[in-house]
Amino acid sequence: MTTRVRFAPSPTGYLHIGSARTALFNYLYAGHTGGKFLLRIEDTDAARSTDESTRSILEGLKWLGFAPDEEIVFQSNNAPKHRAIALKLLAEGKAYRDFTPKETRADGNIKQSIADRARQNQGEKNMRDNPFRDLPKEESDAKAGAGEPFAIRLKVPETGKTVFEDAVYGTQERDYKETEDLVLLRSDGHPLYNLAVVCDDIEMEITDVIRGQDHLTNTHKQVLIYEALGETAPRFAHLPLILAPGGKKLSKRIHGEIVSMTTYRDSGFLAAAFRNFLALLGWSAGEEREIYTLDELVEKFSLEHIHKNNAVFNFDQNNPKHWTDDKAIWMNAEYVRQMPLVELLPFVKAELKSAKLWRDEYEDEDRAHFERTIDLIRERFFTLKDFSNQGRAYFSEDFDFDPKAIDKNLKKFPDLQTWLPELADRLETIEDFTHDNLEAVVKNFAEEKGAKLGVIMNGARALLTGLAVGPSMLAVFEILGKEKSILRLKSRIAWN
RNA sequence: GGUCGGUUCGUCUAGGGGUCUAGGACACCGCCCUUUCACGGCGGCGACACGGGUUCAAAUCCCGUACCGACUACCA
Repeated sequence: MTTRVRFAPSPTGYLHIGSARTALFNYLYAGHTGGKFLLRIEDTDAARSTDESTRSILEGLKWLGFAPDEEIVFQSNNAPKHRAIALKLLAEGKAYRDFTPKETRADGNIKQSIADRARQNQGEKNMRDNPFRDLPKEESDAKAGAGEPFAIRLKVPETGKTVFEDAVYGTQERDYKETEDLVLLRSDGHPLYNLAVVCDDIEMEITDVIRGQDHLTNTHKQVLIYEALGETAPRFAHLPLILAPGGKKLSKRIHGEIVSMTTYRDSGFLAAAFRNFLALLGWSAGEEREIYTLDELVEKFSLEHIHKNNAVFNFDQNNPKHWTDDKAIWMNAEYVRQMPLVELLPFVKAELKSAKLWRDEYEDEDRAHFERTIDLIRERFFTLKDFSNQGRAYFSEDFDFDPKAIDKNLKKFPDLQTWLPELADRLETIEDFTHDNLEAVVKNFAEEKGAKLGVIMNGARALLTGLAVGPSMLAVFEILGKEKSILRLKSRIAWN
């Protein structure tokens, strides 16, 4: 039997980093087993679901490169089927109508109020004490017929336990008495999560459910539904959670954009790098290696190597240098610096275009030079954004000067104000504007002036690139070319 | 409160009774290279939550404690 897995986000926000990792693991598992990767949007909660979220999630998945193998399923479209199934369970006596009026909750902190109520139910709370659970069929029908609103609850058996084998957490058991008679259908006729998931997973013929560990207890409820339906449950694999520093929950409200996939796309991350990073959060191939291509991940992936403990996504909101996980940044830098140039080029092009720095000759008559430029400057870059920020001087005359570079490399040596334009005149004499010739001229010049070579080089760097750091200065001269080098050395703009 | 999970350097992790004076990566620090540097090279700092067992031997197995987390909705 071929495996069929699904990624099933609820569209109540953008694609969260934890969801992205869940999607990745499903994708890898499908690939590894030669199965299908499906996508289902769980939009049964009409009040919280938005099209905007759906778009954002789809965008995030697209960026990561996880295209579903079959058409996307929108769970809300299946509501009539879910309702029919709930009614069938009711008819079979496996569910019952609950006429208890719906509890109204303050929207505030729902979680808190639920926990508080649960705490109040100290000791032995009987999950089967609902007065409508054993209401005679006639009475129930009569009340319903009279138009009294009701929810449909699953009639969980009095004794026994749910058992399932989790591929990550092992055998899971739970006594029936710990599980309430869960609501299948709301009094307004809307099917609820657990029912919808089970019905859809059956219909989509899902063989393996790979999802976050926060669903571990839900799984017992779902197993109960499978049993009531007389269906075999799929295999389950629950994933450890991704937490914020300090082991707290990673949330949109508290942590903001950092949890959203689009943030990384918009910050100049390469999807390949981010995927690689995500793969190593909660899983490892059991070897001392960090960089894997997608194909390698697919080949090596296995449920057995998934961890049980939650991982912390490390970042410091108060420190721009560590705005997101250091390892993610490092991973991205590795990709920027090491991926084959041809593969990187399209991304650089897009970045330069969006910064209005792109010129068509870069992939035409100026192509070779453009590629050499990218290859040179990427050595010290971390993200795609660096090409348009720090790399700006390589593509435009309109670039900023870092005040630190000006102070440290220019203003500290007033002589440079006359020397650098003079140096420009010397460069003028070089026929073949390449490394060795440049070196000879610059060295000569420095000697003549009795200046340290470093002073000349650093001053030139500040003037030519606006920065105090960068590749070897001779390489910079060479890549910028004679004309620009001279022009910039003579420019007074940086001094003012 | 209850149920269920988890606990190896700051973070991601290797390890699954002897090869562990616990390995790698990121971060941090130092040195070298570079007459710049955020590249590179070398090195340093740094962990088995605690307490009991079991065993000739425990990071690894068992029990307890602590801490953390998830769930406990007519949310998903």
